[in-house]
Amino acid sequence: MSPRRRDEAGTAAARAHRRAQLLRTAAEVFAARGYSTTTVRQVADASGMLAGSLYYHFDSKESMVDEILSTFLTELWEDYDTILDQGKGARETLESLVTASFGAIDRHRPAVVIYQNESKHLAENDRFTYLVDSQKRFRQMWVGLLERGIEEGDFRADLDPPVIYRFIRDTVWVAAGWYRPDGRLTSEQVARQYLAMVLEGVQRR
Amino acid sequence: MSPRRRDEAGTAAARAHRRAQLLRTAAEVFAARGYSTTTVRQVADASGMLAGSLYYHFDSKESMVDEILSTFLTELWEDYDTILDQGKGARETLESLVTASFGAIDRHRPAVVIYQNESKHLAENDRFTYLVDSQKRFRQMWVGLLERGIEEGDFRADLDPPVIYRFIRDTVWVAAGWYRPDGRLTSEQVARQYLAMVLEGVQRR
Amino acid sequence: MSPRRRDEAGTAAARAHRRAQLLRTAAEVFAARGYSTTTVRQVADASGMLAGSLYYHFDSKESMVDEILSTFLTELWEDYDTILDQGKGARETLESLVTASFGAIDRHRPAVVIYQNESKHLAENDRFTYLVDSQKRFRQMWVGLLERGIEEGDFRADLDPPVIYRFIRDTVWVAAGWYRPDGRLTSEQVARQYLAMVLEGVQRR
Amino acid sequence: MSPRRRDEAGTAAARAHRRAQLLRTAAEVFAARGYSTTTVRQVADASGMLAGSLYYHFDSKESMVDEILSTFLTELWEDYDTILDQGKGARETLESLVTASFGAIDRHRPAVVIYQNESKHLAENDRFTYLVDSQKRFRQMWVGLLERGIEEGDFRADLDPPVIYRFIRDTVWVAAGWYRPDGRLTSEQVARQYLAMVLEGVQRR
DNA sequence: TATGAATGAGATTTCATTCAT
DNA sequence: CATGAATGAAATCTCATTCAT
Repeated sequence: MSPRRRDEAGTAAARAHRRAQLLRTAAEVFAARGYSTTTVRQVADASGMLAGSLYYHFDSKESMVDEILSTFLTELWEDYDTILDQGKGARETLESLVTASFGAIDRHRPAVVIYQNESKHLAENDRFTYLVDSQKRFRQMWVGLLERGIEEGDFRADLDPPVIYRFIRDTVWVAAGWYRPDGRLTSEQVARQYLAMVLEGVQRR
Repeated sequence: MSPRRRDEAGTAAARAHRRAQLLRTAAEVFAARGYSTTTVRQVADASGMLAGSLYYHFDSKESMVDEILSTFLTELWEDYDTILDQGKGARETLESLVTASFGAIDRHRPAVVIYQNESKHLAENDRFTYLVDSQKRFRQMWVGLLERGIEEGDFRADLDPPVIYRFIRDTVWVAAGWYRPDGRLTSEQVARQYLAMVLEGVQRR
Repeated sequence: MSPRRRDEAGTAAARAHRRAQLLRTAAEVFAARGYSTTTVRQVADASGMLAGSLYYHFDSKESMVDEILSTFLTELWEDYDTILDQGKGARETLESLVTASFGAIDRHRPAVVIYQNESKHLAENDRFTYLVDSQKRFRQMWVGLLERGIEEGDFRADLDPPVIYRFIRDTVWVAAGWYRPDGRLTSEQVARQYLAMVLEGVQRR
Repeated sequence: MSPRRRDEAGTAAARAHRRAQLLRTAAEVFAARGYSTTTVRQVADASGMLAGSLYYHFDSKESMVDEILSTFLTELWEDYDTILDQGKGARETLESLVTASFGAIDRHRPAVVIYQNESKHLAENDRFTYLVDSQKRFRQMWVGLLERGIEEGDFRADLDPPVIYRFIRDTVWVAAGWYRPDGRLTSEQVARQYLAMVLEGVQRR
């Protein structure tokens, strides 16, 4: 149960553990100062080592974001796929997806911030084609869900799914910019406020 | 009516005109590639001149963003203040503010993108304290409006104004990231979709 | 006794040693070509490294002159204070101060040249207020000494201390411009010629 | 008697007049801020015109110093040659040369300051070989004079002429750095203090 | 594993100079 | 004569990265 069990010392597992630890720090710094604005030295400072030393663990600054983002997206899609596989109705699926998203913000806030701010620029790089792929899957998932909901009578018919998809996508992720895990509201409460607004509107009936 | 009238040549007006032209270009490049990632050389290329030549017109790269953002915010608050001074009800005021915001996105898209992506970092610089001031006014305006709407019975009482304010704020501005003036929908149509969602919800009644 | 003892390797002492070495080189180049005319690249070339590498050791070109000048002035005033504390007569004190000054030229020639040529301009910078302070102390020391010597009957009464102070000050330091440690005369011999001229005059009695 | 007489307008004389006027301004700025540190724009500002406009009058920044220094040196050597041609004794010649030098400082202070600070660096440039020539003539003049004075019994025999020459040379010119035409002392008074010190020494007999 | 020192490419900025008007 | 705009070379400085120890 200790963070570093005896049998890990000097092993591949110990190494992976150290990487993960460094990546958590790096993600926080990248999120706080922006990926391209952050210097490797700043990451190293926050990790209590010198800039050059990071290169023992990582090939490059780029490989750090790469690992941060791909890890995050892998986990996220695992959550999403679990939900999608449950075959619920459109409204209920939407609720689950939104709640899962706010959960992801809760657990991977720095990664989400980086994803939100930098993925557009990174996506131009061959190494990050998976960001484009993920965007496409997002779009298919949400537009498909909205269309299904309209067909099935769950959602209003006068909505433009591509536009609404973008609003939902952005609003969810952008919350990573201000959400604080130790703040006034839990991620579930934020999700509920968000759903209240998106599903029923702010207007009193 | 020609873009450069005779009486402007060599005058302060001509100079201001050239500056504005260069700033439009700069804003587009900054918006597309990110302020800190954009090199002065890239701005110069896009302006058809050499990097050094830009310094005839501007003190620094920083003073370019400064002028872009302050011009934008000045105009935006003129619009907002006009609306706020009309003394309409909460719901109607919200509609007008949202519509004005999408209008601003329509007319100043690059500036909005820069504002959205860079203001957090720039605000740490003394030169950009007006960004912090503007944020505060935003917050007061929106939270105040939501609270008034709840009191007056326009908006639902179970909403948390500070949270909803953030959703509204972010979602509006983040639209600058995907909205295209020459796209399928006009800014008014986007505003209407947005209002439909925010006011009445996506759920069919 | 070797220039780099084993116990220094990788230590703060080793680092200070390297800095001192680089500063000696920098001082020579600054002295030879003028501070503002010298490029960082020229200093780097003379140090056998690339321009950028110097920034591992120093914050800026300015911090290099800063360290050169402040180190020199600190040492110089230690020497002066030792002499002033001995409570000798005016004439003897003058002799000691002049000899100490030529000794300083001998040991810190490049620093003296820089001090002579650049301090006027550098002093406008907040970082170099100590140059102004030092000038003031110089003036007080020399004018005070001359006045005391006149009172005590060591020096001629028809002298104008503020003017003579300037002549002495300038003549001493300006010698750094032509004095060569490996030249025909030692610094003591130069000091003696100087004192012969200043104390007794060039005229035969 | 007006600064610009009618018959000069548009003529070569008028042009020369304007050049001289601009050069006076340039010399002051160069003297105050250092030649290489001064920008052409600063000279232009002080002259009430734009940087580019100066190039109507002068080929380059370099040609400005060139004209300032060569004009000064030409005049100076005319004065010196007049004195040397009078065939006076060594002591009297020394007095006249020193007085003439302080007169030159009085009338051409900025040029002297520039000469003092920049000639070493400029002399490396082919265009300024006359600076080297002038230095040589200086040396010959002063060392010759001192040697003659020793031979003829005017000056002390224990002096080292090359060293004393340098002290005299430097001290005279360096006074340009602090002498103010409108200060407490006239240039003649300063010259007299200087001669009192150099000829008879500061020590009371 | 980590350090300290250096590399080298590239960024922002400055500035003497040119030239059409 | 002077302006306004631009050029282009070079300067200071930053920073990801490498590598011997």
